[in-house]
Amino acid sequence: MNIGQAAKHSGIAAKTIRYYEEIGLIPPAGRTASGYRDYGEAEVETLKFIHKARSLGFSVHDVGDLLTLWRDRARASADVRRIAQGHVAAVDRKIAELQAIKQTLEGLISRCHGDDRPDCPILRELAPDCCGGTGQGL
Amino acid sequence: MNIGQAAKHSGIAAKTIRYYEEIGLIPPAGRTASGYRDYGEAEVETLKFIHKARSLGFSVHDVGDLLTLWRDRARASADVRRIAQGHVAAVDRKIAELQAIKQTLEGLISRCHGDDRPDCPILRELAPDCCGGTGQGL
DNA sequence: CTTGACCTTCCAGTGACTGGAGGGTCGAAA
DNA sequence: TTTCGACCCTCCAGTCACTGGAAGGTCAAG
Repeated sequence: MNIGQAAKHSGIAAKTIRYYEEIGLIPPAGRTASGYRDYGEAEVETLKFIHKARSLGFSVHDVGDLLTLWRDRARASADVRRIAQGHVAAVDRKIAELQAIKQTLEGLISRCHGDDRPDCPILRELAPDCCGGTGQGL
Repeated sequence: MNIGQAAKHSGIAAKTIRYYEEIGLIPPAGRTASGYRDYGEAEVETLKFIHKARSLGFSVHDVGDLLTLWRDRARASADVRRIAQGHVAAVDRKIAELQAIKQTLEGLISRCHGDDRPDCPILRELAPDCCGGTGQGL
């Protein structure tokens, strides 16, 4: 099967598959006589694995580690768990950061009348001499 | 004041200030006889504004728009509000996405014993032939 | 034989910086 | 006066994970 078919079956764009090969996430694909990349079922399974892991937000680096573990019949589930936990911790930090931003902004927006007058609490909050000036609003 | 001082007062790294000048977010700084960038109070105020806006997660592009509005005494607060609301909407989408990821992963992690045995629900979820194989777990 | 959809490689750009090399400038101490 | 360290300058490359596009080769149908 050529790269377009592999892309369709795996959910990863052909361009991205080439990129994954280039960075070594997947081994170089076999080639047909005319130089086209050629994929079998096993390669597509790997690609699907990668697609699912990426959709859960794992970095490409982590996906590489996960793939190694997946292929290793003698793996320790503790290693997989550790990677997943590290990722959840990062996701948690990001969520907290975004929620703080959201709260601040929603407070500001609710106090902005949003008409054609120039006065605006959002701009006042951003302005250096508005709110104590320490810049530690977050 | 030179770029190091401006960096200290504004909270933006000297390297980043040069970058902002390069991309046109701020106008080119004045120079001393020896070619050093020279900043006054007004420039540092602008830098502080940028720092606060960036810490609220606004893109550099949005910060440019916000800066224009800030400097425009005839602005309409509706324009500022629109930018902030667009940003909150994006933040909301991101939070929802991260929370879905977090939930999925926490469920998987709680079912992974995390010892030296190879069996692992996390890997089973990622594996193509595990859970219906549609890849629509998210 | 032509057409159009595919494939190939290589280069450049995204966003928002960050690191580093190689070299010039400044102020103070010896 | 020289020297030293801390600053400043520019330019280039790298980060992360792709994505777009140009220039050209291949394939199958009509």
